[in-house]
Amino acid sequence: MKGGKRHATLSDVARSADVGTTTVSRVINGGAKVSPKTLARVRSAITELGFIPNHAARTLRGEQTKIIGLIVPSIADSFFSSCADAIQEVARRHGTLVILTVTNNDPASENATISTLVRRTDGLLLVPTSSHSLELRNQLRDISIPVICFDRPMYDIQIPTVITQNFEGARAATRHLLEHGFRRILCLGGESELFTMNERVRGYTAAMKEANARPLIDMRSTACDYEGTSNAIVKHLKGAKPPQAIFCLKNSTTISTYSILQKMKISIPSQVALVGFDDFELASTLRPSITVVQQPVEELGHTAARLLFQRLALAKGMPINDKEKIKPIQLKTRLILRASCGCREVEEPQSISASGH
Amino acid sequence: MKGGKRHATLSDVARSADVGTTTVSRVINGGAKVSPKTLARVRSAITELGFIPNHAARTLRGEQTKIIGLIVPSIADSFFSSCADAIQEVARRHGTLVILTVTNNDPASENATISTLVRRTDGLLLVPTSSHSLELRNQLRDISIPVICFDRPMYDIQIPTVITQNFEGARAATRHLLEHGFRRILCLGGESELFTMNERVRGYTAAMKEANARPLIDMRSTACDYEGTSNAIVKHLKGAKPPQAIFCLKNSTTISTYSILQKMKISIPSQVALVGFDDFELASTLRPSITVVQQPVEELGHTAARLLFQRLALAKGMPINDKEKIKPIQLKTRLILRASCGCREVEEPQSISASGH
DNA sequence: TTTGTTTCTGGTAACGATTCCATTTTGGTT
DNA sequence: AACCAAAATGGAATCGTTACCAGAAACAAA
Repeated sequence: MKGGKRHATLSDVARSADVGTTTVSRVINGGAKVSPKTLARVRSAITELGFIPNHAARTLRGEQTKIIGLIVPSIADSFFSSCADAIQEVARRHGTLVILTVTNNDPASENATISTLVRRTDGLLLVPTSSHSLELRNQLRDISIPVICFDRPMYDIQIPTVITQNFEGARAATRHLLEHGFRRILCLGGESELFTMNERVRGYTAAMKEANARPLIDMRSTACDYEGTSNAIVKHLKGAKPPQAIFCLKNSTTISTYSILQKMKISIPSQVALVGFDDFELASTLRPSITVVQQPVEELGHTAARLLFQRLALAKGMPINDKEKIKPIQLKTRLILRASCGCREVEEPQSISASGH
Repeated sequence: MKGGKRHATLSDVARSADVGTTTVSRVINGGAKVSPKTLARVRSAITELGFIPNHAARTLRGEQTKIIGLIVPSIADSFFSSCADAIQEVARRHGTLVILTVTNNDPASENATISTLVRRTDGLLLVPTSSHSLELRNQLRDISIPVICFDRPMYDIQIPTVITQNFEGARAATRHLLEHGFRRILCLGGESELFTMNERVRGYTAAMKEANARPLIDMRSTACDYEGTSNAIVKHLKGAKPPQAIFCLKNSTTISTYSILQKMKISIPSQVALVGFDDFELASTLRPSITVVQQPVEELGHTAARLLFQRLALAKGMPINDKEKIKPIQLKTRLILRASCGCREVEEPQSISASGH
């Protein structure tokens, strides 16, 4: 009998328990006083009829939707899917659902998504496609629900934001390579229009300048795929003064670079050392293992979500005080030392007989 | 002026255009006849007031919510996040939003999630935690909205389902190893309570029996993590007749196994060959590259979503005819031959000078 | 002009929960 | 028994939309 009987309504319960709808509402939402006798009667009527409040009706009355919107560039990307996981968990603890949308870094799609979501959610968690976009800024300014930005900030607008220390992470990674004695370090990959990439480049450059080494940056926003990376590497390695180390600005570049160097039979780290930004599952499994800057992905998601729910709780009472300067929360990154930077010996695998116990 | 002015309502528009609410509604939803004159007047009033229909009110009136629910075991898992990506894309094309929920393979969480979602979405895309659960089956039977299962089916209940050819894929992989001359093939990893894993074991076993080889299966549902896998491999390799090849039932087992064999300095494939179920980004990058059974992930998501929207379109008109036997759609898997099975020479990387052009 | 069709249009009752406000009940005090 | 404050309860309006149904307007034919 699929889709047959309609759900019980609040007035069904009221009739069944012989009370007014007001009383039932009070029982459901707690708070107001209800005599123990009626309470019990209503409770049993509710369970008997299997009553579940209709959310649309509640929302219509001006209540919260108990839904938040999550807007990310991509969900297939493990960075964002891990964030989504953390966010979803926090939301569930708050009895709230998460609508997932992806923009593919397309501003038009982002704009449309935000418009749709504003009317249908209590708040938004957003990874902005562009930190500068005037259009996006205006859209966010006029928005009637709380918005939190994460991973990338928005300029010239006061929005609570959580990001990671891209600058510091990249600087630490570069410093580390410099400490190994490398002077010619190539900074490779990454879309030049993205905030995170620029911050990492800034960190790289800062470290190089500190050491009086000449920065060598090759960002190719159009072709930072495998092919583009391959061409870039070949070009640089064929030069008169080939790089002794490569600092990859993003995950996929790290993977491509690794794969390309292996194919070219260039030994890592003895011929070319390698450090990547952003950790990934196999970075420790590959031989040589890859040194990376690790971002606190779960914490990023948790913090952003917590911030949103904090605002949501506040919003119930008074309007938010937006006058106070909002400083982005910056989460610490961590340099994970493995073999590709030259820190560890290339791992000597243990033999089979030695491994038993 | 955050959250200041309230949104314009349909009756605001009606007043402004000096028509009845019914007419405005007709303009918005199209269909019925409206004279060109009034049409223009209403249209301009709509744009002028920036009117956007209130979704809660529509839903309350019994319209669709334009939201579907997606229930997966985990979103950090690249398999499911790729599915989610595909689903989200189809949904967007249908002007529908996707609520993402994760169960962590926990039946209680699944149960609660479904209950919540039923009242708030038009339909559900579900990866069931258990194919057998009587409780889940009953819950699904009483549900008032269309449900599609994917990746794992439900037994003894007619629900449209999309799965991949786990059996055939595993059999093909095993046959391939047998063709290489390996007789002692270990089938490793995977949770024994999951449908997909059992199907793969069935495929493996079928191939082994065909070839009169003795199946050797080691599923350890409690400990199929790195540690458990490591212990298992050591145990098997120390035996009198160590396996010549390993068929890994799932992604994470493949990765662990690969890493462990490398650590043990056991050469792949010359000492132990390796084939995994489910492809992953780095499988082709690792040296040796890993032969895997590839599942059509995007197609799985697309197909499931399309099936749901098909039902949704149908549901508008007549009740669904559930009498017809519903056969699960099975999507083809593909065996990707790489080096770890012994097919290719271990790749001779090209030298740097040879690579330019 | 009258009549009979179409074609448009608007009033109003739902949908299901919340909440103000008024009313009833309770219980404690003189 | 009489009174009053406090506690408990219910009626009915409200949120914004859709759809039934009836009524008005337009137009054609007689």
